[in-house]
Amino acid sequence: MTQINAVLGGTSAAKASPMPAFLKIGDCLELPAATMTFDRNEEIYGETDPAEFVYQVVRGAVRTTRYLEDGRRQVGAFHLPQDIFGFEAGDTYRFTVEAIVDTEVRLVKRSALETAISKDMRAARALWTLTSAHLEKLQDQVLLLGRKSALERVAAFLLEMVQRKPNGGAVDLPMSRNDIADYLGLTIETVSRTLTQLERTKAIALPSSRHIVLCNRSALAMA
Amino acid sequence: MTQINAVLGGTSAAKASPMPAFLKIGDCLELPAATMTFDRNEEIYGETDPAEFVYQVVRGAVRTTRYLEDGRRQVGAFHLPQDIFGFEAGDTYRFTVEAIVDTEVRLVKRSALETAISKDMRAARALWTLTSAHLEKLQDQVLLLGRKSALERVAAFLLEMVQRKPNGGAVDLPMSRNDIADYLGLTIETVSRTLTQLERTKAIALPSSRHIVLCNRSALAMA
DNA sequence: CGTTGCATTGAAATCCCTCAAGCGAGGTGG
DNA sequence: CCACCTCGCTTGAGGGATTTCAATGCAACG
Repeated sequence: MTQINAVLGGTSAAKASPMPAFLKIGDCLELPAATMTFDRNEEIYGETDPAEFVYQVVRGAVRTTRYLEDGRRQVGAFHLPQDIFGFEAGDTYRFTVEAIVDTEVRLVKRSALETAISKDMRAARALWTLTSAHLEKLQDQVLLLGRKSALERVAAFLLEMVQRKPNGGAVDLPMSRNDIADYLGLTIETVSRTLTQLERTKAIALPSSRHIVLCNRSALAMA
Repeated sequence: MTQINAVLGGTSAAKASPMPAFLKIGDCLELPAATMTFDRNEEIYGETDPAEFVYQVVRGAVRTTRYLEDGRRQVGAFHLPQDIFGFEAGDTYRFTVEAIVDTEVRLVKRSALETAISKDMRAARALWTLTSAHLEKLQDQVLLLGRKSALERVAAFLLEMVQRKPNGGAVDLPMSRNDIADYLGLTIETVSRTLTQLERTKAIALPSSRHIVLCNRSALAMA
């Protein structure tokens, strides 16, 4: 199941990668990090766990989610390789984070990060920039959820994905329709219908459900 | 119209308040600040203006908004006395900010803030905490916009307002139904109808449209 | 080759929006 | 001081986008 690869202690890794791992933020903060792997749908941490570690995706993808008492779910973000998550102001996490596919992450103790930023102004700056970037993304998400139609939401999602993982005009989605729906504030059926609609209008092609080719990107941008 | 009260230069103020103003963040960052006043609905800065100043509300209230090309509007936040706004990671603002009522703000040059945080670790920390607080609020807003019903949104809004400006179980709203609607991702009519519905169920009382008494707060909390 | 999980499609229902009218408080001018 | 206007808010009727419920399709897997 979960596999720990403790690089911090210097003990030899179980896996073939002998090089010690580092978690890098910006270009001025680099900390020795442990490595862990998670299976598809495995929880990395829970919504109210003590916020003890800060993570970076190495391989795979994760979703951050919040639940309402009745089970309604909102996906706050998807994190892809290089992305940092789990850096909190308070003492506990505010999201549940799960692996979308088999995922490898690096993690450092939050206290190590705190120490680093208290010593290095530039590191502190880098972390603030990181938080601001998250903030700006959420601001976009608020506009999307508050005022955009299903069609606009799905189109924006596809454009976001292709921008984050450029793949020659195509997207390989790691996440399910359910994840997309809960990210966009829609239902799985609406996401599916909207995608077929975009296919009918030749804005995209759907060779398979998780592989999407963006044929007409300006049509998507116009919503 | 707009009245500037430049305290920075030491010139005597036009208004009756002779004391120099300071912009305070947390309890370790305090900068000499200029004072400005804005009329109701007057713009404080625009969405793409260079982000030259950081503001703090002294009196009144402001809204931060973003517009879609076709005029759809999303209110990102309401800022009340003490709140800081306009602190950006990039070079330009990302929101239009307008006074909701006649409003007094203090402002400091962004560069002054940058200097302060580069000298004082604790100030840098305070600013990161501030950004994180904004982030957490937006995360709540994303859940609200993505997954909550109109009734839940309006109830959450009322609870947020009473929590931010405790007034013995009552709220005096500075903003219009339009502002509320654009904050909650609804229409003005839905906000109005939802409020009357809450009034019918005795959760609130509406002595006047801007003055709301919260009669049954647990009913609101349950949505 | 059946099972299982995810995705698509259809039909009906619902919640919220749109359009339109009415209401009430506040301000202005006669 | 009252008529009138304006602006914001409320209310109603109808419509539409999205959800809900239900069935089918499809690919992976044992």
